[in-house]
Amino acid sequence: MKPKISIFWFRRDLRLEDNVGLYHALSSGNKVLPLFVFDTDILENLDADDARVTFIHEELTRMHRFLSEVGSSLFVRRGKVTEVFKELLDTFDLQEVYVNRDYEPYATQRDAEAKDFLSLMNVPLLSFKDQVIFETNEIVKQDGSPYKVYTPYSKKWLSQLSETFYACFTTSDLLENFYKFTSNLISLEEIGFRPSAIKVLPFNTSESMVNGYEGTRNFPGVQGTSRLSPHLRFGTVSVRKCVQNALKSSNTTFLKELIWREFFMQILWHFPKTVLCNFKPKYDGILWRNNQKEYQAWCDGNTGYPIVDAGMRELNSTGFMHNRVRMITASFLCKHLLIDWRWGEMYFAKKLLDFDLAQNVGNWQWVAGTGCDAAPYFRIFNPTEQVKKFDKDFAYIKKWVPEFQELTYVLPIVNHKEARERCLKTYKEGLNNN
DNA sequence: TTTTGAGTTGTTCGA
DNA sequence: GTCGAACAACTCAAA
Repeated sequence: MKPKISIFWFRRDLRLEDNVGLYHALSSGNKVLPLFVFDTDILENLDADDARVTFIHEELTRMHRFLSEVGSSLFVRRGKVTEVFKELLDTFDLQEVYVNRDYEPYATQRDAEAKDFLSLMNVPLLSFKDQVIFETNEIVKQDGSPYKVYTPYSKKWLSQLSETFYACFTTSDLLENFYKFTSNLISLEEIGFRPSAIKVLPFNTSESMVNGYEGTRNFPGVQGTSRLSPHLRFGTVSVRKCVQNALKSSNTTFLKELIWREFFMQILWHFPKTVLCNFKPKYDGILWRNNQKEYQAWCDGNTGYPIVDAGMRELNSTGFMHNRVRMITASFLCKHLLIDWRWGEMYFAKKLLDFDLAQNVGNWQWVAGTGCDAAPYFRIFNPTEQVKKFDKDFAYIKKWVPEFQELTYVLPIVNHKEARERCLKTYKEGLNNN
């Protein structure tokens, strides 16, 4: 007789507390097997020491230890999703599979295939909203179509927000409902990876952070931001708790950043083509220079502009970059070097611990001027002026570019004034080509 | 349907 | 040093 169970399938929601799908699984009446799949379709594109895989493995280890205290375990496999479900169907009398919805194009397709496969076996795949406060079609214009401009979107989002949308789903009194079994957690080596030295830092959503956020968030040399992004990416924090913390302050600047996250998520969901295409096709005519050597200098943090170099070096050595500096480095790549935003998007995707397709594509297109509600193309960040405004005492620059000396730093690979004029000319010509 | 107002994060120039 | 305008017109959202 096969054991009768349901499954909760973890993906980007690596926590046991305030997890909507898990809450419903544990409340369903069946014993719940917690599952994680190292999806080989995703792994095959990553380096063997990818820091995000290390982080996922560490978080799984943490959950596994916690579950063993209640007599359960995490069931972890490496492979293709349908193959793993085949194994599970052979072993168990599967009742239901619970997941939290994932909105990226790859995930949507993967889940549709899993749902089809499971339904052939008469096993329903039940999905829940967990990753966001409002998803896909919950914040739309009066005619039902999606917003393409942030401000009206954020107003609607705020007007619809009420406690029911950020109430927590407590699982602490349901832990007895995990299926009891013991297993050893698969090691990082067994999935073909090795540990990275790069670590995700803890987040800070304290009241003082939220209150001070507006005043300090733009200074990369100051610890003025929450460092939430990788945790929101992998679900090691719940967005409902983040919103609760944000609402402790009367200042909504921090909350608005959480709304930006959902804005770009719904943009990607409605316009998945924008992963590869300009959101505004009138920019398709831009003749990017795409100089390989300059691209490499940008990647390595050797552009001769200290704030750009500091940012890229922070990214390369920590998997993180301060948001102000993300704008400066991205603007420099697209506008000073005239390198296609997709090249930069790809590089950030490889390096960022908090890489999220919707955010990365949305923000790169914003900087490049090709996106919805984007910065106007003639807005070209001046890397020297930005230092004067946001890193006046060179605290950030000196941290990441220790050899920096104000008067003797290596020569810039492009002259700002010339690059600026070249950019305006190229964009104008590109617009006329369309 | 037409009209109106507004639009994340900036820089430069010239008065 | 400070301030407002120009950058370039355009698209979006809502009345």
